[in-house]
Amino acid sequence: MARKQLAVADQPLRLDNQICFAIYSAAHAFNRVYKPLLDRLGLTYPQYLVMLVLWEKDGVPLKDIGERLFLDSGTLTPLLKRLEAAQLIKRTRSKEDERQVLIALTPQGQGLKEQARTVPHQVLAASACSIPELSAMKSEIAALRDRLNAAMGE
Amino acid sequence: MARKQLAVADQPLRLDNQICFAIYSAAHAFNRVYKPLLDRLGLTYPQYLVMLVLWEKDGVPLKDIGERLFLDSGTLTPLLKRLEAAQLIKRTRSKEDERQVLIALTPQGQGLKEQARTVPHQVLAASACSIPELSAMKSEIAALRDRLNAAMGE
DNA sequence: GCACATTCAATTGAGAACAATTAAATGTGA
DNA sequence: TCACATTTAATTGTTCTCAATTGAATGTGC
Repeated sequence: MARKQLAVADQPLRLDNQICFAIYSAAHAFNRVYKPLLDRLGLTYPQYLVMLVLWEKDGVPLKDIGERLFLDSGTLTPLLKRLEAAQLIKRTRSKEDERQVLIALTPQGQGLKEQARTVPHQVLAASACSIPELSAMKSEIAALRDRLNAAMGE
Repeated sequence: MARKQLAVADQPLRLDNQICFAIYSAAHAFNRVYKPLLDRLGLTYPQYLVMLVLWEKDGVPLKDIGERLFLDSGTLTPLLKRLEAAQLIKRTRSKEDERQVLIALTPQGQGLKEQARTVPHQVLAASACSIPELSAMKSEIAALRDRLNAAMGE
């Protein structure tokens, strides 16, 4: 009886009951799937995310990339310097506002998009999941993320 | 027309269509929620995960913790040394197999469990989500993670 | 019993992440 | 105009993460 009471009180602390751990470990699992695919492109996963943003819209301020990916300048500044060293992007100060750094794709960076097109399909295959299923999960998780961020923003 | 064709071909590369980014950004959002709560306990989030494992079962090999959390010795060795420096755990070589390092809670580490009990509820509140909803998402995400890991394990 | 493979932890190096601080540019109110 | 606040990146320090390597302990086949 006392035993059972304790076990019940411990339920909230059980690792397998925590959605945050499911998400944390799923993020690592995705990273493991992406790694060999992105190695061929010479990108890490966060670098790939930056390139996805730039392939959608080129010549954006660092700040915009940070807002899109929920990353700050302490993360992005060195990451973008590595992408510049790899000749995939170019960093220039804005003429209108010298505080801003504008990020533009080089021809190589633009060209890498074609090589990246096969990546999503291969990840999809590894997930062994249908597109509608994944799409539904994606929306739920993004909504949860937005609620968490909203809870912190007050 | 040509415009539309391009847009369709670009769909798989759109950031907002990628479940991996939803998960990646949700993991960061959780981290942001946990940070102030865990600061009071003197723990980081990965350290908290290790403590969750130990609060379930004490005196386990490093390797078992790694398998449970999907982390390797390169991550755990320095992390565990910090927990030992904080007097929350004790690391000892196994008598039966000198290669293994056994991790045991100190009285302080055991005691921290009581202070940690309030954490899950506060995270739950920030998620603004019902327990059944979270539980269902958790199971789906964990299943996706397991399929991804299985795809890599071959 | 001994060569060989395996297991396990530790180390090293590169990259990612955030907090806190600094510094420069810009905007604003008196 | 000038003091002050705000915005934006960059820097620094700590921690986490993995890949690759090293080294010690253990197990196995002959």
